[in-house]
Amino acid sequence: MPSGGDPDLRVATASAAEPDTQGTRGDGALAVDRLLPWFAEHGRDLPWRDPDAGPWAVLVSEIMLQQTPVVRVLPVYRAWLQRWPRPADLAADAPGDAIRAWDRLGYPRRALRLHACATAITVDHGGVVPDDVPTLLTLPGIGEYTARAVAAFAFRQRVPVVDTNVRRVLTRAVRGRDEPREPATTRDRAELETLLPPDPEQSARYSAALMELGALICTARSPDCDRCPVQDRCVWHRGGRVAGVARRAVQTWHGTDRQIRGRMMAVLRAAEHPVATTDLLAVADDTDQARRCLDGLLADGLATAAAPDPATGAETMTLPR
DNA sequence: AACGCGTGGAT
DNA sequence: TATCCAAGCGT
Repeated sequence: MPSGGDPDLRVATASAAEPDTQGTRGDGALAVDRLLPWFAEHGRDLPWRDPDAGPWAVLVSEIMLQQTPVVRVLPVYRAWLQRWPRPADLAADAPGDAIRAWDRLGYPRRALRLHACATAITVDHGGVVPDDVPTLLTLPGIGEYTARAVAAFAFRQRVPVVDTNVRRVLTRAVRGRDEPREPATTRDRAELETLLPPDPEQSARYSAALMELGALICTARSPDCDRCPVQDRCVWHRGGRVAGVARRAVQTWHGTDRQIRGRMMAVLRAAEHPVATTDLLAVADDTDQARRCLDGLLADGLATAAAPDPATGAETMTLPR
C-alpha cells in the first residue's frame, strides 16, 4: 500500500471552518474522498513510496523516472541505492561510474546530473537533501516537477506536483478536454493548488494518487474509464471523450544523432578499458555524423579523452573520471 | 519557446 | 514496420 494505514479522510469533505469555495474538494471531479480510497486500494507498492525511503531515495527515483517507465527503473534504482546509500557515497565515485550504473535507462546526461546533484548536496548542503522547493531548484537535474515531487513525497509538504500524468488527468476530468502531451505550466500548478486538501500529509498522498490515476487508469492512449473512481464526475467522460488534436510529429528515430550517441555510449559503458576513438566513430556510416556525435558527447561530459593506447598510439576515449 | 536528448515495450 | 509513449530538464 502507498503509505500504510487507513487514509484519514476527516478533512476530505469541506467543513464549515474550511469552506470549499472552489467546489472541487468535496464534490468536484477529483474529490479527495474519491482519490485517496482508490489509491489506498489500487496504488502500487513501489519502493520509493515505502516510509523507509528517505529523501535521497526519493530524489534518485524521481530523476530516474524522468521519461523512463517504472518497470525499467526498479532494478537500477535498487542497485543504485545499495551502492550509494547517501549523496556523499555517490559524490565520492567518478561520474563515469554513475553513467555505467545507469545502464540503459536512457538520457545518460541524467546520470551525470544526478552525480553533480550528489556533489552539490555534499559540498553545499552538508550531505543533506534540501527540503524546500527554491533550494531544490538550484540543484542539477532538478526542475519544476522534480523539486516539488521531492518536497511532497520525501518531506510531505503541501505543494502542487504536476507531471504529465497529473496534467492529463486535470485536463480531462476538470476541463473536459484531451490535449496532446504538453509540459506542465504555472497555470496547471495553480489549478492543482486549489484542489489540494489543507492537510500536508494528505495533500502529498493526493498528488501521488493523481499521478497514479494517470499512470494506471487515465492513460494517454487507452484510458480505462470503467475502472476509474471518478468516472461519473469526469467532464471529459461525460462529454463523450472527444479526442484531442493530433500532436506535432516527432523526429524519426532511424539515423538520428540520438541513435548514434546511444550506440557510442553503449560501447563506452561496456568497455573495461579505454576505447579507440576509431571504434567509436565506427558505429555510424556517416563519418561527419559520427564526428559530430562524438564531439557532442565530449562537450556534454559524457565521454572523455584518455591516454593514447601504449601499443598502437591510437587516440582513446572513456567515460568521465 | 521550441528543440535535443536514449531506450525499449506496446499497439 | 512505424508510431507512440514513459514521474522532464536545460538551453
